[in-house]
Amino acid sequence: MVLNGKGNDNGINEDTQKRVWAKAKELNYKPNMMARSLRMGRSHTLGLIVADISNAFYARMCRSVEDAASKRGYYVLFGSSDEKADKERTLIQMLRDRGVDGLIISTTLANNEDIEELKKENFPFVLVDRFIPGAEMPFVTADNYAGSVEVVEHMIKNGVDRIGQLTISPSHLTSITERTRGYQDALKKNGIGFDQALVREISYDNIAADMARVLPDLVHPPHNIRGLFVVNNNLAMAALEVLNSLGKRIPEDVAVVCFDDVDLFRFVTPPITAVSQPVAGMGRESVEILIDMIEQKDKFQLSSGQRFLPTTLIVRESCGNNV
Amino acid sequence: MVLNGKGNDNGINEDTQKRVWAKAKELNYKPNMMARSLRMGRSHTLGLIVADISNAFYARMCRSVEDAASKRGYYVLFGSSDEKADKERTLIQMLRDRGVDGLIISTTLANNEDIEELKKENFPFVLVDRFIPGAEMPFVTADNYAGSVEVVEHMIKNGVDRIGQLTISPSHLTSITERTRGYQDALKKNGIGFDQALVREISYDNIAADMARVLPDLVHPPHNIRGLFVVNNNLAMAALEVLNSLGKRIPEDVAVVCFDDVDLFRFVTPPITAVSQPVAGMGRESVEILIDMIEQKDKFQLSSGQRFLPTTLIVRESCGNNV
DNA sequence: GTTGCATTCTAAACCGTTTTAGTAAGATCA
DNA sequence: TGATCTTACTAAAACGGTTTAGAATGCAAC
Repeated sequence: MVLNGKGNDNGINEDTQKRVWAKAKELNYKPNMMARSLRMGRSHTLGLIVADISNAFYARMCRSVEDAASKRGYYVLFGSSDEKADKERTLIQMLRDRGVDGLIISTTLANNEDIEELKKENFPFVLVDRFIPGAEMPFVTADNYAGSVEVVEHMIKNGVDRIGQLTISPSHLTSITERTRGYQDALKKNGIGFDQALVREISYDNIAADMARVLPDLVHPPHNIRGLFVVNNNLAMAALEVLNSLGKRIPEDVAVVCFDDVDLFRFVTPPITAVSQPVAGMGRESVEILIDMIEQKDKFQLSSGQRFLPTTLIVRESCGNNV
Repeated sequence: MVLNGKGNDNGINEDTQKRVWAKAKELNYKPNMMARSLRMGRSHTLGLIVADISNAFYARMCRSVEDAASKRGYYVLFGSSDEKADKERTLIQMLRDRGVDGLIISTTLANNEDIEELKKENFPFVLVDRFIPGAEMPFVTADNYAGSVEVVEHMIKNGVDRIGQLTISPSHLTSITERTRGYQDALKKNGIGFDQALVREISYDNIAADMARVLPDLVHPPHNIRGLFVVNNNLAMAALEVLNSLGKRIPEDVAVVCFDDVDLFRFVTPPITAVSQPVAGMGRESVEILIDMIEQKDKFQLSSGQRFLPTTLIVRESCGNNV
């Protein structure tokens, strides 16, 4: 009681408390966390599941999750799902068995039953980057829709008309569908017809090869795109390589923008205009929400646990003159 | 006993074993890992301490550590030290208190007492990327010396003579000292005098500003370097930006090579020649060594736990004609 | 008929905490 | 003076596993 600061609450004499502290120091006493966890049913550990921790986006998120968690006395166990539903299921299972107090999940959205199950069992969790549309559960995501509208309109304002889209499969992720919706709405809003023929979907597991197969078709007749909206950083890197090998100049032949900003874009010639995501904020807020859920399960208001964080458009030179 | 596969060893009747399994399945029994950990004194959890998990190098290493650990049934708790000795100390402390079975540490090498203490207490750990020279403890690192010799000689073979070095502080890290040693030896070996005036040290906490201050001096008279050996990816990015703003052309005005390869280098113009580190191997091997130590403490041979992994030179266009 | 020995199962101890229940001593009160 | 209440501490139960010691049974040997 004394060592946990509950001495006064439990009516332990001041003198005794001092003696306890002294003896603890003398013996270099370190509480055994496993025993504590066993007894309390709480491990002060969070589980973090992302697609791939070696991807710059998730790596940065991990970092901010770590910082935020450690600030509140929590540790982080992590795992990569590789965008595979069964890996995700296994990870959820294992991390729960392992006794984490809550989960932060960038779900593949391919086995929502597992997530729904968590909710039904009232197990604390927060979705990050992606959410289940219409489902009543906490999530933190960038405002993918608004960010996409903004960047596509930026292209249009710079006189780019035939704007193609490079998207990724699995394409049902809300992070992706929202970007697609933004792209389409931006076109419509500006009187440009949406043309499905200018859209290509590339498989997460086979990016380089798919890109080499698909992109030439888009930039050559009859499609002749003049602009390219790429939905994430993985894809953008592959696209730049192919564009390069095709001898296409940016932005003269084809303008390029990307959703999600990485270091790389500052350095290539020309620098790539991109939508920067509030990665640190996403990590931090999901931790805050999760720990609040864990520590005050009843009082928690779901409504305060659904967040769309604003993105920022980083204008560089890949769209021309930047009016 | 049955559920842990020790039924036969303990003479449990086959029939009984089957009944146990059936009942376990029926009740959907899931062992409580905390109880198990408490009793066994083993948590099947490893701690991973790196400078910054959001850095591409460490992010990739984390990924391979995760994969290797999970393959052997272990989980990974991680923390970033930000190259700060006190943060590292706290992390070691916390992760040990937390009951990890072993640690993988990319140490700051600033408080070796903590590491020596681990050794003295016979607590399983492996150093990764950096090691304590002369100390008898397991580590896994890239062959920083050989890789540096190779890349600097590559520069020399391409006719670059006045080769400067951009290094980082803290500069006592073996990953850095070995690269420096490689740089100097390569010069000597090729009859080029080593000139301390062509070396600049940049602070980890202030890379951009330091670089802007330091690099111009190096490329202008009287130093007039014709080549630049940059010791890591952080520094290289900053250097490229400054070189760019100075209007220096690569490799015509100054050739550039970097130790540690990142995606970026493939994409900039011209692509940067770099030494690629065996990141995946480093992660994997450190896990293997660590778990071997944990699971068979006595049989473990230290000699088999010190590894220098070969690097590969990725020749691109930042040194000219690449003879 | 007792002893010795497998074979197989049961009971209890243990890991190190937190929490609950119990107790001893002194103070309060009728 | 005995009942009741505080105050401050002590003892024991609980968490859920693993491991050790103990016990019941059947069979062979002397």
